[in-house]
Amino acid sequence: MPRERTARPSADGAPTSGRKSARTRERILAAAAQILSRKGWAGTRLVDIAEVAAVQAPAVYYYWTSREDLLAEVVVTGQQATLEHVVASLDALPADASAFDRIDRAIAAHLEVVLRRSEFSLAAIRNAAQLPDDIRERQLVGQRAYADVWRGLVEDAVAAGELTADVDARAARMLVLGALNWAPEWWNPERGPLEEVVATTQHVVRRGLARAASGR
Amino acid sequence: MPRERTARPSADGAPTSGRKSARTRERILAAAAQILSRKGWAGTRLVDIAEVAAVQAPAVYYYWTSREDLLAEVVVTGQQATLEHVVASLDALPADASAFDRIDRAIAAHLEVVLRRSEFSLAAIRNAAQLPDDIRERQLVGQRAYADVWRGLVEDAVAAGELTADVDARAARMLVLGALNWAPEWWNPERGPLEEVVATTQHVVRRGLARAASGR
DNA sequence: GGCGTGTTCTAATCTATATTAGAAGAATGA
DNA sequence: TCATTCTTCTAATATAGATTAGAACACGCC
Repeated sequence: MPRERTARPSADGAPTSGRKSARTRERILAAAAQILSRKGWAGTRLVDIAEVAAVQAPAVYYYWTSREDLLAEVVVTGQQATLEHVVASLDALPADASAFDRIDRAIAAHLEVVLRRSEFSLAAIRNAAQLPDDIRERQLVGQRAYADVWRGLVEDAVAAGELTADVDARAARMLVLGALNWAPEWWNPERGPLEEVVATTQHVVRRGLARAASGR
Repeated sequence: MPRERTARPSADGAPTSGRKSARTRERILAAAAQILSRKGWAGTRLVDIAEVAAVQAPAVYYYWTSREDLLAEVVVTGQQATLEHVVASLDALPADASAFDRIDRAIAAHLEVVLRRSEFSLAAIRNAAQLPDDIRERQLVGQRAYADVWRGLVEDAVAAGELTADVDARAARMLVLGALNWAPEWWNPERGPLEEVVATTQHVVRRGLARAASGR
């Protein structure tokens, strides 16, 4: 059995050796994300993951206790990556940033994760509705935490009087998140730089939600 | 084997008998849509479909030649339903409707299908990325046809000078479609009437895309 | 009130895939 | 260079689930 607990690829140095091992683990995890995002929860076969990761299927069991465990980790990772990146981006903003500047930042951060590290977040997004009940449960917790961040953003905008008063805040928030989450279905780096989509999205959202004259 | 070809539940009367049979077929198809939308392509088991449809699994083979055939029909049906409903809605509009009125209408129609007949369209939307290659192929054709409708709507708006000039038309279109397709993930009839979401969405999209002052 | 056709069922079959067992291969420290 | 521990493999095993075969049931028609 591997010694690391929920070991991330991060700096956190485990006491003993195990470098190559850690890399294999990451390789398998990434492969799982890739397959999961394309084939769905039930369609993700260990053999396919193994092939991409260049190992044999049973190698998986050295790192995870079951296929379900592995896939669950992919989903959780994808979810956390989004939350963490968005929160970090917001924290990096000057304290006096306007509510809409914060929303712009969140849009950019969300798109960055979802379109760049797309394998993990795609896996999380596309499979959210198909998770087995117990995993879905855990997933919902993370989802709620993330929803709270956005709820906060929108509430602040309302409080600051920057958001148009005549739309339901929840609906507005979900429409925006929908547009963001859908981006991986059509965006493709070859079509143009990420910055362009980000700018367009910010632009459209800002005009869509902002109180009257607030163009750019 | 059943006598009807691609028989729809519509008025079209098949020559001979077969009423009860047709109803069973519909029941199975609907059950398949329900399961498919929740469990994903690979996770959709014949036994589950059968249970919902109150038949035994092998009954499916009386109407379809394989599980894949059945599921493919669900996806195609879901897709067509959307296209047809939207096109019909647009056609019902007076010829002198403004480009944005047409977009409003399309938004409403899309949401109506996706949120009311949600089982089929959900199945189509959620599984689009997970279809086996051959089916995916067929799916893409339908998807392109639908994309064309929206492309037309947006182009008209641009031509009419109603749409803001400073955003990429494709991106704008896809952001809107994303917001629409995501609606089933959060909307729920108990939270409020469909008309409300429709109105909110129209409002936000209109402001998001319309050239400067075009509120309502 | 029995015959043929249409519909559904029960009881196999057959295959794909997760999982386990246990051997073989590296890496590491003495 | 050997012994130990970590990592991965090959070869079973076990099961779930699609599909097929063929029997039963229902129904309309004579």
